Amino acid sequence: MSDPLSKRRLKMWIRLLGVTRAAESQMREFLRVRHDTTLPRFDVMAALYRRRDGVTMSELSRMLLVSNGNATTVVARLERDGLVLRSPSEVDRRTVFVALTAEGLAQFEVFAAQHEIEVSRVFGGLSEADLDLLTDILKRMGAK
Amino acid sequence: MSDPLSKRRLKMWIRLLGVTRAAESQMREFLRVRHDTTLPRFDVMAALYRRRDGVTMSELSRMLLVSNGNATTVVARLERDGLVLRSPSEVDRRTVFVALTAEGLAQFEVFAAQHEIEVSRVFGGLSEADLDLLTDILKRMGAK
DNA sequence: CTGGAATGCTTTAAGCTTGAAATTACTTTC
DNA sequence: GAAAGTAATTTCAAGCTTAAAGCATTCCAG
Repeated sequence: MSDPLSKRRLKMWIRLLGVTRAAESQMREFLRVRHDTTLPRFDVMAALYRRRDGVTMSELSRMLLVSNGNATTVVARLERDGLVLRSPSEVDRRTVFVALTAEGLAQFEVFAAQHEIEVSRVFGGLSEADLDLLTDILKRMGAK
Repeated sequence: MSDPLSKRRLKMWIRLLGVTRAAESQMREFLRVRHDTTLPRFDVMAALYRRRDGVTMSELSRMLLVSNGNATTVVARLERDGLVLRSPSEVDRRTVFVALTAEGLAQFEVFAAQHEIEVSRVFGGLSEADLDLLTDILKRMGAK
């Protein structure tokens, strides 16, 4: 029990969590200071940007790996601010579609460009070779 | 602008975030179901276990990369449950030391062993070579 | 058909998280 | 040795997050 390999996996996990949290912090700070928004809001808008025609609440929470109740509250605030719109399905009255409004779309396009620059800055230390290796490993980790 | 390398960094970041969040979810679930606790509580206890003689609140929040206000509330709840103890410094009455109680220590030792097994299970797909590569890259990412 | 299971979403209660403001205590500077 | 500055912590308001419970709707077996 407690073989060396499992110890190394544990150390790797602690390190992975640390690196990710640190980067996440920087992104939060960036979004707050430069765009007066938050990471969850950004995540929702990014998902809606990728699926321009709108998604259901369930799809959204699956895309973001958050609970459905969580999706509800973030979307509700975005809707209050006029950035997204919810509309009930005609076909199935349980489901609700969410999509960016024109204002939300315009705002996100500004965010997205700057966000990419910021990410590139935060991970500037990574060479192309690193990216290859890392992406490959992450792909295999994600494949459950 | 928006060169291919920065696009790849962005994709890597999204993937990294996804993998980390998914693993984090599994750990939360594990802690909740098997040990009736939460990740933040576990994190605090782990930090206090590493520094058995106690740490100040500021050190603690730096170790965990959380705000000091956050550390206060998590520690307050752990203290309420008798797992940690706060004691003001004799030397500098602003600072407060936190340490595990005997009960907290005993409880954490149980958690830790099972936690290692769970981490190893979640990251079971990683070979030793993967661990080498990943650890190396993460080290360089962390070195700011 | 019809009653029960499943689905989609929202609400709720509790806890987590943050940044900023407020407190209190120490330190420096004149 | 008082005033101004700095530091450690807590409090606060707002928002995030989750699991569980609740509602409404749809699906499906008999």
